[in-house]
Amino acid sequence: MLPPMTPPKKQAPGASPAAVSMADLARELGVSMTTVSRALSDHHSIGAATKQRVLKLAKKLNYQPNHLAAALRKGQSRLLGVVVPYIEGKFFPSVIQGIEQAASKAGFSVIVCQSHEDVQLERRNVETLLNAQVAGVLVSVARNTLDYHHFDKVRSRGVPLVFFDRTPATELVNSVVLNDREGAFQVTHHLLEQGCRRIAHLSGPPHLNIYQHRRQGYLDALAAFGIAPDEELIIISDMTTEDGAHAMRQLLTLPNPVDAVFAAGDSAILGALQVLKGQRIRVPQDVALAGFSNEGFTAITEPQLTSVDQRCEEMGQAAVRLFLELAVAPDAPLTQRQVVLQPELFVRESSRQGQAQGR
Amino acid sequence: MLPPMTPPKKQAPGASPAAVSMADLARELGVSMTTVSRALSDHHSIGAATKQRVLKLAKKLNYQPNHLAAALRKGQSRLLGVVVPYIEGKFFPSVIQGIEQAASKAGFSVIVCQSHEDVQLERRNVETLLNAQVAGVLVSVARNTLDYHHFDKVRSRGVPLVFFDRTPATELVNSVVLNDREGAFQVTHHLLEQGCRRIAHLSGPPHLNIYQHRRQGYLDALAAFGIAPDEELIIISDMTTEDGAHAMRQLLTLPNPVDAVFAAGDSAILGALQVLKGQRIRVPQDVALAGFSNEGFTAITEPQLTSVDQRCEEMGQAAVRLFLELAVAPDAPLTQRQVVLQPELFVRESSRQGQAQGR
DNA sequence: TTGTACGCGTTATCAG
DNA sequence: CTGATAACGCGTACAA
Repeated sequence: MLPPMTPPKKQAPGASPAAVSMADLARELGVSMTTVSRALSDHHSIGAATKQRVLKLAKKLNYQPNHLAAALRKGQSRLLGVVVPYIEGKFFPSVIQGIEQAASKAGFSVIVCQSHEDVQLERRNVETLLNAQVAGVLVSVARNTLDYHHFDKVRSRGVPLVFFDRTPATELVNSVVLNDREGAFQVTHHLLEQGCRRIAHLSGPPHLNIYQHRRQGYLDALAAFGIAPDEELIIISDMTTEDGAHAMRQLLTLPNPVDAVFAAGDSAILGALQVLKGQRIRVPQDVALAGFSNEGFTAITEPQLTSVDQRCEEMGQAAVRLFLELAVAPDAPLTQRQVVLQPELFVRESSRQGQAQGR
Repeated sequence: MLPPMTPPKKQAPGASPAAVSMADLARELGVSMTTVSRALSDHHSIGAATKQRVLKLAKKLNYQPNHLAAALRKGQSRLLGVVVPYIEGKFFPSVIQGIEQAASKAGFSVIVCQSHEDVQLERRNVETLLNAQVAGVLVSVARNTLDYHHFDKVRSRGVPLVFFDRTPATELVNSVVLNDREGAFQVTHHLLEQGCRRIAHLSGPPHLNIYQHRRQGYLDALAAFGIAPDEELIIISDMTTEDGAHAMRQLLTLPNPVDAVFAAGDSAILGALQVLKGQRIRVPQDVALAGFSNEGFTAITEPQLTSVDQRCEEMGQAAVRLFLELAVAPDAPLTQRQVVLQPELFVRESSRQGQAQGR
């Protein structure tokens, strides 16, 4: 009595017609799955001839490896999870661009999640990524993230965790950051060189490292010129365009007027610019302006806005490199590694006083 | 002598400490894995009491389902793959925002890939997504995509495929698009109403549906005013800012000058604006301008730029809805469904002629 | 160099 | 209502 012969090929109900698996190749060639596996993964114990046969048939049948199965088997996928606050503007897209580039070079794909500046969502994003068995997690934290316990799970699962740009100040973490203090120093120093002496500073949520450091750089530069800081001139907000406008209006009510404003973000300085123009106050002659991030629109406004470039692509690439280093050595539990990138000042019209007033 | 107590838990070498699985729950409760599975997936054949016991322990041990295993078993994940040309600017981030919103509401996570306007990369992105066993693929094609064979695999695997914004004109596909023709008609009609009679049009790669339709809308409006189109006034490029500037310079050399320019994209109209301002040509008095996409910077330039809003979030949401419909009925092989969204014209300073010249 | 056998965590099928 | 068992596709000790 002959065996049924036909049934071995099973079809998922109503789905995926024809997904060629290693077993198919093995059967077709009359070899074992092990051999096929080795041929495809370029293992050493494999005859050159059989290897070629396997690869050829794989190409012919258009074999596609099922990464899910491999990930399940190894407990590790070739996916890299990224969590950012948002993807509007120039900064995060550019960082992601750098991440994708470096990741794909190393054979990883990238999942991007947005927290929309919300810890709740950030927490869920992290869960999602862990459930997807990502090989690593790259994070720039949300504005209102104060508690970092949701990242403990990542580490406790042995998944490399790298923060970039916005990092927990209080925790021992691996991170890639810009030298925000230096950038803020440079831009403030530049304003001082232009003759400005009463410089306001628009800062963001104080618990975020980036705003702390930018503020410190601002203070450093003032100190370098022997100028005592005036708390009245430091205004804290969420740094939206509207916040910047509001802050500017507030500054204009001061009896002793400011001659420059340095905002820790470009959106805020844009808001300030709009208020000044609405009141026919000249920029930079009456008030010089400078921002931070070198957003695309800084070259569009009139006058164009001076700003600090954050080396976005480099930051993404560095984050991936750091991840790769951690991935090969998952032993050291608290290797606090920190990569610091140097900012670049872009001087534009909004802060150039012309030689008449120079210095 | 006390027993070792420890060993039953097996540890992957140097990785994932403690990932509690269904088997653990089953052993702990003295029931079968099947029961646990049913309790967790809210199956009908399950006693209310046991169900509660399982759920309680699951919470207590912080059980996290391994989606990979489920996806492998079912041949379907809860991941949605998205391929876009790029994520800079406002449009695609906003669409993605809409996608994420609708997807997460339906219990799906989203993977975003960029093709960087390159078919090669687009092809690889699609492969990556299929290998990740995504439940669906949402695509806006690259500028130089003329051949669509790489999408055949998606359909042949029974994975729902939805195009949005940029869709193959020649193929039978499911898609969500803006009524580009209507949008272009509205904006051109508006320029005509303002008194403009010699209106140039900056268009993009002709094989892309969006540019075809915008151009057609432009022609429709001219026809409605009884104006014969002038081929000399239609300039085709890749629609970058530089392209727009170049086109504007070219238009300025014409013996018979234009009194308006409508570009099928905001970057191009920005370039045109910069050239005009460089030459002290007044906007809108001498030349009126209008763009398409309602990018963020259109409200920043001086004068602010008239543009057509593309309903980005709605587009993303509609794409997900369409995907969900296809997902429940994977039978109909060529259900060409098309969702068309209505654009919205934002009239700003660059096209407002003031009542003096009106009409 | 090649093959055998097992397990990763889940779900579907069938039998009790 | 519950349980045993067999897959899903791949990698890897171990044996041959």
